[in-house]
Amino acid sequence: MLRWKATLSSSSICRLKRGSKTLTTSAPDAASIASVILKSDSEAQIQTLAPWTPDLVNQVVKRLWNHGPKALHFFKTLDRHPAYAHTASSYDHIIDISARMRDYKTVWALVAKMRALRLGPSQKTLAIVAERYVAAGKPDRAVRVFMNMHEHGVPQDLNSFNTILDILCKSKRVEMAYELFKMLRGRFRADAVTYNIVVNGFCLIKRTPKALELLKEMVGRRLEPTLTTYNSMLKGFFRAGQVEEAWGFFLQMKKRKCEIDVVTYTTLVHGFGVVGEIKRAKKVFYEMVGAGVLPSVVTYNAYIQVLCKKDSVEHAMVVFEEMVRKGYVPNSTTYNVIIRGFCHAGEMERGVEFMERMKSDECEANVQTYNVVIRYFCDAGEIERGLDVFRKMSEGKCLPNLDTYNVLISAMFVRKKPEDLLVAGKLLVEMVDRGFLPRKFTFNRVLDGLLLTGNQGFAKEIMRLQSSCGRLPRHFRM
DNA sequence: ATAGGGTTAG
Repeated sequence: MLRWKATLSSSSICRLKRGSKTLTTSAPDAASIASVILKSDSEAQIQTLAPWTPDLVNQVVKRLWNHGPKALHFFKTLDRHPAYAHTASSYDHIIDISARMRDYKTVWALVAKMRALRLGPSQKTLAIVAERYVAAGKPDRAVRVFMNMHEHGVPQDLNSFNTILDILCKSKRVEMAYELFKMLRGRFRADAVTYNIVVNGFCLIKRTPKALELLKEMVGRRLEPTLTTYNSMLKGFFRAGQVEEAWGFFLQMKKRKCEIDVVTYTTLVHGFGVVGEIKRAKKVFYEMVGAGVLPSVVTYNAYIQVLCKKDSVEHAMVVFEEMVRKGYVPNSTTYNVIIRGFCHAGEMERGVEFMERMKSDECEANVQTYNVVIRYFCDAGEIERGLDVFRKMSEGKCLPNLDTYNVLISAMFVRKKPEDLLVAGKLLVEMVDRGFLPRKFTFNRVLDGLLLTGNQGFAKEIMRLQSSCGRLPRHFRM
């Protein structure tokens, strides 16, 4: 018990200095605990590391999100704890992680165990599994999970129907969602939410005419379209490049006395901005207040982002300062958008500076922050600086994700240095170790590089690694 | 975890 106090106190004090929001994370700091777990395999040490509570366990699991095998090891270790018992939500998290690693044997073993313990599975649990199947390119298996829900003791109803449709739509499997929708809308009594999900799906794949058709069908079935329906359509027009249609649709919304909200305005600001219509974006941004709708942090983020992309980061900074002056609290997206703006303008130093400013604020640099800076350093040919930031990441208790590894591995090919290929190989080993599945392309590129630079031995090792990736599961069994 | 707005990258 003394152990966690000794290891954790210094970092806790650091976080207290600015005194405000981080305080919600109480004494046993999940970040510090996670970093101890990353270094330790000792069952006894993990079990006695903290006074475990469901909330703390979930926080630690989240910190280990990008190191699946460690997360599983942690879960399994606590499962053997004499006094602690996992909750349904930690099962959901660990099932999510296992499914992301495509370790379906473990996934279903955990689902079975959950059921044996009468902790679930819930509709949410199965939604997680279905979503991961779709993400892994297996939408048919996702649909099967939905169709067989009752076999897991989970009721199949309108909620779960809407959820599976949404999962399919969000992954752009809109056609499949639509087939399922047509087949089962009668049985489940499709409601306005069901229609909104499918309308939004067709908007996501830029099929606005089909989305409009469904909107009309909705009215025909006496289901009143909601503001959500209209906002989805509006976004869809922008996405499809139909800027004037979007504006016309907005005018119709106003004319029909629709209660236009902050989401509507944010969609307009962002939509005009991304096509370079900064004047119109600005006009909307400053007119919304007159219309009685206050911008949110998200609205500011959208506006700042489009200024960075289509105007200048200097103007974006003016808006950022205005936002702070008005009492808005920038979040990590705000910072990331600004940092990207500086990097994109070639002002890497100011980007890095802003990263520090973010840390001293209530925001911590997250994996996206690091990815942006690493990417731009590498793009600028400053490979060493990119690697430096990567190293800093591990000190900063932020685990790299798939993007981080992909960006860095690609960067290892630009200087044509044999040493870089060794680094690429090491990164590849590390990413597999952490539960990420590299693309075939990545394996081949690294293999070619190693063979060309005379590293036959290492190349062989990588080949063995690649074949072991095909034989999942490899990390864990209950 | 039943629906809509803001983060990579051309």
